[in-house]
Amino acid sequence: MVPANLSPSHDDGVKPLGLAYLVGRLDHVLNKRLRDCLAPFGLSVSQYTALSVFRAQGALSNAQLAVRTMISPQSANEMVKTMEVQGWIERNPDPTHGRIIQISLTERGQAILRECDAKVRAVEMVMFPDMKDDERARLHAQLRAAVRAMSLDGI
Amino acid sequence: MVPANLSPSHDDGVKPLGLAYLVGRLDHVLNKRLRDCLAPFGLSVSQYTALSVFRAQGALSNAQLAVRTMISPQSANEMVKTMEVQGWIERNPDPTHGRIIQISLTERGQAILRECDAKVRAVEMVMFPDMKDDERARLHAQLRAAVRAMSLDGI
DNA sequence: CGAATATCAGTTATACTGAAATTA
DNA sequence: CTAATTTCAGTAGAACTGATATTC
Repeated sequence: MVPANLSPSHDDGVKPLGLAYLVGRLDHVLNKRLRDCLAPFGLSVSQYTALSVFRAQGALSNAQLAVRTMISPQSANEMVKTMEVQGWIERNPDPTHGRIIQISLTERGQAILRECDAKVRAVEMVMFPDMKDDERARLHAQLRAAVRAMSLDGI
Repeated sequence: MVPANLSPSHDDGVKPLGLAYLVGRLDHVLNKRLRDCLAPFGLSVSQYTALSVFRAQGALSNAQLAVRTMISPQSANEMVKTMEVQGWIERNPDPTHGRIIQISLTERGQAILRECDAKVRAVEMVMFPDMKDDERARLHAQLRAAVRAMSLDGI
């Protein structure tokens, strides 16, 4: 699988188009696919990301959500407002702090997230077809390491 | 290298957070980095992408650019207008067709692209540190295949 | 007072769709 | 006439910064 281009013997006319370029292009087309497959459920890619973060991290404040998703607290807040209207999340005052509001998935949020997972997994199958489990695991680890490296270093 | 999480023996509390999710997160933080490192040159990530496409493909019409970058012709046109003002590209009427305008990199466009390449390569080093050449080649091939699969299938 | 949080408000970036003119 | 290309125009979503009130 994935036979050629592993060791190009002649680069004439072939532009490497670095990894950063490829990641950007992949995300661009991936986003299109995800938009299309999430639209029937009424949620955007950013909202799917936020819901996934809540599932992975549990209850978070808006400020914590902003850090995790790497957007401004104001942007996070606006997304939270719409998701609360949709009934996907609920906001409860922190018992130990009068200002902080804890945000968490509702049952309905978990349910719609599960539905979307199936669709997203289908997109993944298109993105990386015929990929062995060990290959998938390695790629997963590489991407996780890359996200971590980019999030930590240089800030 | 990359020791853990290759074969999680117990998934309790550990959320896999699929490949699509990881690609999206990686692009998000990568975009931030690229914005910062391209800003001093006055170009956006989209513009850097477009210039890279012109270098890889040679002269293109606006319609062709739109297809290659997977955006609407109108959006491409607006980007082209601003890049022409900057002097990075030039537009010449197609000699064989009165309506089509061929767009290509100027000397200045090539020069600024080379400068940006160095910065982008530095970001790549942060993103994938300590990666062997063969690992990099495999990842490159996987991402290229993924972009291709997503671009072709299902449309 | 100072720091963190939530949130109202305005702004900006960048894409989009619609519509029209031109040309093969 | 039809289709492709360019381009003017308006729109929309999602991010941003600034400013303010509240709480510890």
